[in-house]
Order: sequence, then C-alpha cells, then structure tokens
Amino acid sequence: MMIELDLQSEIPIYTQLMDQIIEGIASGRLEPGESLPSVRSLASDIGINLHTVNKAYTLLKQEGFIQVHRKKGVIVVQKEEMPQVTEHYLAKLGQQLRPVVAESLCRGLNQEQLTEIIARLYNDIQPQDKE
Amino acid sequence: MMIELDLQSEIPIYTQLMDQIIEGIASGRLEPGESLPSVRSLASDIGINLHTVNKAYTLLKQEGFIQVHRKKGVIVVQKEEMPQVTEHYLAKLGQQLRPVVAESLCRGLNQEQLTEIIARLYNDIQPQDKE
DNA sequence: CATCTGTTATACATATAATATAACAGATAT
DNA sequence: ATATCTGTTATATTATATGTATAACAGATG
Repeated sequence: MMIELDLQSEIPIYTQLMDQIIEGIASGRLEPGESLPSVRSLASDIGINLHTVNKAYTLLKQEGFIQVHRKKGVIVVQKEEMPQVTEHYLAKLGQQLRPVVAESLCRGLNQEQLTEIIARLYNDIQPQDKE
Repeated sequence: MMIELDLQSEIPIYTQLMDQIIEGIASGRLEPGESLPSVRSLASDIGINLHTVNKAYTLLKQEGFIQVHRKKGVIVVQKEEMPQVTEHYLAKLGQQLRPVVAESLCRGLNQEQLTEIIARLYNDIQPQDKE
C-alpha cells in the first residue's frame, strides 16, 4: 500500500493517513481481511512518529473500518462489518457539504457541474475491472 | 443578517462566520452591494472578540467575496465582481470532495444517492421566488 | 472635536498536532 | 526461555492554531 503524504499541507498527517486508507478500501487496493503494517513499521517507512500512525489507526477502528486482533494484527473489516450509511453519517455529510454547495452557488458552479465532478471522483476511485 | 454560532463545535468560529456569510450571499439574503456590520458591532452582537470577526472578514476579502471601502465600509461585491470558477477553486474542490466520495463508496452510498443529497442542498440554499 | 471605521501590534491562555522516550502485556519465532 | 514484535498507555516537549484582551493609528463621519 503506497502512502503519499504532504507534510506542508494544513491537513493533519493522521487525517491524510485515514483518508488514504479509506480510499484504499474504496478502490479495492485494500481488500477486506487484508492486514495493515504495524504502527512502528508504517511510521518508520514514511518517516513519521508511531503515535501519529497510532492515532489514525485508533480513529479508523472507532469508526469501524479496521479491527485489531491480538493475533492477526490490524486488518480491514469484512464487507458485512463495513460501516453503513447511518443517520449520524448522513447528518455529518450534510453539514460538511452545505458550505461547499453555498460557495458553488456564489461562484456560479451549477448543480449539474458539481454532480459531474462527483461522478468523475466516483469513477476515479471505484475499483477498476482487472484484465 | 442572523448569525448562528456553535461555540462547542470543533469548527473554528471564524470559519463558521465565513460559511454563514457565503451562504447568506448564495441564498440571496445578502445582496450584492449590501453592507455588513462593523467588526466591533458584529463581535459585540454575537459575543465574541473583534479579532475573530476581523479574521473572517479579512479572509472573505482575500477570496473576493467582500470589499472594504474607507467610505462605504464592508460590502458584498457586485455580481460581476463575484469570485468565479477558477482552476484553483476546482482543484481545491476536488481535494475536498475526494475523501467524501471515498467514504461514501466504503459505506455503500452510491453516486445517485450522493447526487440527491447535493440536489437537496442546492434547493435548500438557493434563493426562493418571492410571491 | 469626538466618535466610529478597518487595521496593526503585542500579549496571553488554551487546544491541537507531532515528536520523543519509556514502559507494559500479549503473541511469535528462534 | 528468551529475544523480538505487537498494540497500548503514560509523560514530556515543541510548534502551531485559535480565541481573547488591550492598545494604538489613520481615515471618515457627524
């Protein structure tokens, strides 16, 4: 699993890590049941502190994307255990997208154009057919 | 202009202020040329420090949504001067929406459903016809 | 002339982010 | 069994972001 970080970004490193792992799952590059590197080895690989990796793992665990077994280590949850579309998630989504839509309206980016951007992101991230 | 702040939110006050003013413009409740309250009076009204309001105003000015005249005070820019859809804005939008789409894919919220949420926000915010 | 304006400077308190070092208990492999 | 690797927890330090507080300046207003 390739991890690309922007250490100059205003987005916290642990957030970038979470985003990349979630996108890895969404794209199929990380499959359910697959194990993630240990906090120490991943931290060492990308040159950051182990606590930063641990924070990302802990939050991903809290949100239900990964599990930690004493034996198997850190693994991506099975498809049936994957977090669903809850009311809480929909509420968070609305609050997050509201300012985005408002600014789009101000700048004259209409609904169809924003929808097209969303569509492109779906196609960009979604698992591609192999061979 | 009604301002509603959540002082318990993890979203900075100056960001909430910017969001509400931009949504005010998007909804038509704030019209081009309309003047905004002074940093001191707005700060006093909502019970926060004047520097917090000043930071929001300064950033909104930098992004091109408002102007500051020595005479007229702080005003919403004219329609022709409103920030447009620039390459820089589209890039920011993509980076912002990418993690949103990735998590949607993981949770099984498909493209049509997310598009529907966007549509609802557009209708929610957009200026309503007056009689 | 007094008052209001945005703006700037300085200082302080608090919270978050990231790093550093250390230790503990369970699991693994030599 | 012993050394190593695992996630986890604790403590400390540094840097940055946020929000507040007080003060001052120059332009505009009545």
